[in-house]
Amino acid sequence: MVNSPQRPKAPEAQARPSSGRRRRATSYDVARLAGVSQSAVSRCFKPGASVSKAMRSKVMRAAETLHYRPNAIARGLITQRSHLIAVLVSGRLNFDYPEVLFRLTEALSARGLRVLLFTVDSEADAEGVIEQAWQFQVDGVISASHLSRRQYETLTQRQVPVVFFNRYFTNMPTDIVYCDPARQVGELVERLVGLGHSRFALIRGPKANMVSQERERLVEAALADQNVNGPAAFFGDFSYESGALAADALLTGSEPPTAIICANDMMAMGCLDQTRHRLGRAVPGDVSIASFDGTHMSQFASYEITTIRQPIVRMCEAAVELMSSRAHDPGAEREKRVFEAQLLPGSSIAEAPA
Amino acid sequence: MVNSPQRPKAPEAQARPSSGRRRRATSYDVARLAGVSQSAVSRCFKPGASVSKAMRSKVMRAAETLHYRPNAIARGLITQRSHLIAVLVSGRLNFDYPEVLFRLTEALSARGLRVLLFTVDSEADAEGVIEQAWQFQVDGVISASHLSRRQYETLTQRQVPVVFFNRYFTNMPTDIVYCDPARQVGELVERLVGLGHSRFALIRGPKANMVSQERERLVEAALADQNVNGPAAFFGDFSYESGALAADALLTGSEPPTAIICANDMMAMGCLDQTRHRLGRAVPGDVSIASFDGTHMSQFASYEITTIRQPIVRMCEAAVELMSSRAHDPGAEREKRVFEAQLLPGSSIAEAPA
DNA sequence: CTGTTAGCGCGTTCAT
DNA sequence: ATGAACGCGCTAACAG
Repeated sequence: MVNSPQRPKAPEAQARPSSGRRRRATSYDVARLAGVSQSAVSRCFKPGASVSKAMRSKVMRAAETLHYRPNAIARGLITQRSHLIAVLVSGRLNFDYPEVLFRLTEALSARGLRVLLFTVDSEADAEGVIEQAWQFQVDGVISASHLSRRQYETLTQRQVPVVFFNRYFTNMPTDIVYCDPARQVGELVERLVGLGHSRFALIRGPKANMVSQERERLVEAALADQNVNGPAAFFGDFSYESGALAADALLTGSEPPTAIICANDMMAMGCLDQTRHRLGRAVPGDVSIASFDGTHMSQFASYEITTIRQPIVRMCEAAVELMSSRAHDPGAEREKRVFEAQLLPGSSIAEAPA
Repeated sequence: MVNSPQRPKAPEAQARPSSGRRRRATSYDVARLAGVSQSAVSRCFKPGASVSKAMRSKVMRAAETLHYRPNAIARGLITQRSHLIAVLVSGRLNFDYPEVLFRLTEALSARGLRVLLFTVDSEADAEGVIEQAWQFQVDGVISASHLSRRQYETLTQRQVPVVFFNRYFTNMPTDIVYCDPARQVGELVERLVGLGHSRFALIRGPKANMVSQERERLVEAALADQNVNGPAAFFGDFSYESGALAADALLTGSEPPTAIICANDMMAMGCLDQTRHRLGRAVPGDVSIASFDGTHMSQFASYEITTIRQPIVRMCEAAVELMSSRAHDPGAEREKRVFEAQLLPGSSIAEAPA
């Protein structure tokens, strides 16, 4: 009598079968209608199962009429695989660089994985987010936002694979997809020095941001290579507005820089606009501006910024691929997938003014 | 003997308890460690339950040492509420207007709901997406992308609440959050006519896009009100590039328009850049440009576009609020929350040239 | 190839 | 206030 237990909670469910309030069909309902066992139904919805043609068509017909779909939640409960991937992005990243989230979502979808989206803008946010992700049994975490070392360790201890996107910890092996712009920074600086620039400035991102730190380091090293003085520096927060503020601060002093390198495109756009439209100096005539990312907007005709592009599409695919392999083999060695950047020449740099 | 069934599948789970491969703690594990029943543990994690202080502290201590968190998947299975909301956005929307997704996510988070993100760029995409959402037992769908009437009906028949964001069907009541720019379009057109413009053009969005259709209709009506000839029209796809193409097409003919209204900011930016930098005409001196949305970028100093802003933050909060109330009262009357737009004056319009 | 059986981890009666 | 028992919808052994 397994199939007919009393239903004390929702007696109306059977009392008015054609009412609007009917519950969704389960595999039992399909089995009953098709006159087969419940497990037969289950098998029909499992890709590689062995089912006779007759059985399959009977079941599928019944499923069709009942609008039945397997319950992914229940399936996840028993298979221990939710097919949910937590994707962590900062508000800023998504704002300035929406392509990242978009491509990640596409790549995950293509592999049958669903995106549980979280925005994290502080370490405290991250704390709550990883608890949430854990409660929802995510199969993995892709983090393009801040995550503390302790938070990372919490996840790995709980056997949750984590793939970092353009973030990493020093002295701690992690699965990571990463764009290394070292060579292109060299090229860029060399080109600028070749154009006669000798007074450089750097508009940085947030102090604690790894991407920014790395980019600073590379720019400084490249300048040293060329025997040029280190750059004047300004700390921004990756926003357009902070780029504009930086332009004010850098260009109104004595001996202003003739070349400004920004840690991302958005600040470069702010810097360029402020320089050109508020301070009334020519870009690139008076000041050359370059940056990192290679976003769509940075190439608009009003900007045409010389920038160092990351191969975002391939990076996102790599992140998802890495995630998939970790899901199948959690014990494997940590892997680092490094991509080469590309120097995208624009019209925002030119010869240094006399 | 409920607590000690044989475990044929994972004998190593108990064989080496301190191995790296331990499974996550369940409420049973916590109960055993605390010396109480499983249901007691369950109650301790339910907000309004009646538990003694002693019990609560015992359980919490045990939960702490085992790093126990309730399994949201299992909970969802039994409570029939997943706390998952499917959010549907088009690639374009997220690209041009990332704030929408960001604010929706924030608002949902604040109410304890999680975002299951889907990108849908065609009706075929939507088909798969609603199946996926349904399989994952989402508590509701917020759609800022295309959804056919049939697809909407599929969802409502399945008792899944749907809230539309700036989309609607004619002659079909739906829950919807919507920005009505009618008054501001009137203002804008009046202002342009007052500045002497008489030859208007309209850069539309995709033919099937409702937002675009509505905006076209309003612009045409407002022009008729002012006894001005209907606009020359060009179909774009909301992208920067299509705005640039439209500028080429519209401005190189005889009797070119002196005022161009674009169905969104991104096309206006493309149109403005093309006009100014490729066609060599002054904006706003030769051509005035205005648009819809009020995105962050449209206000950058290179653009400063006169645009009709939507109150996105409040709209997103309203969408989530609507979603919540539908989740509690699925049978309620459909509700339409209409928000007033705001005309944001920029420097992209001026007197018509003589 | 098919049906039977036993849980996945939890919330929720119903007794006590 | 607490515990025993049940079942949410499904997959996976196992037996036939």
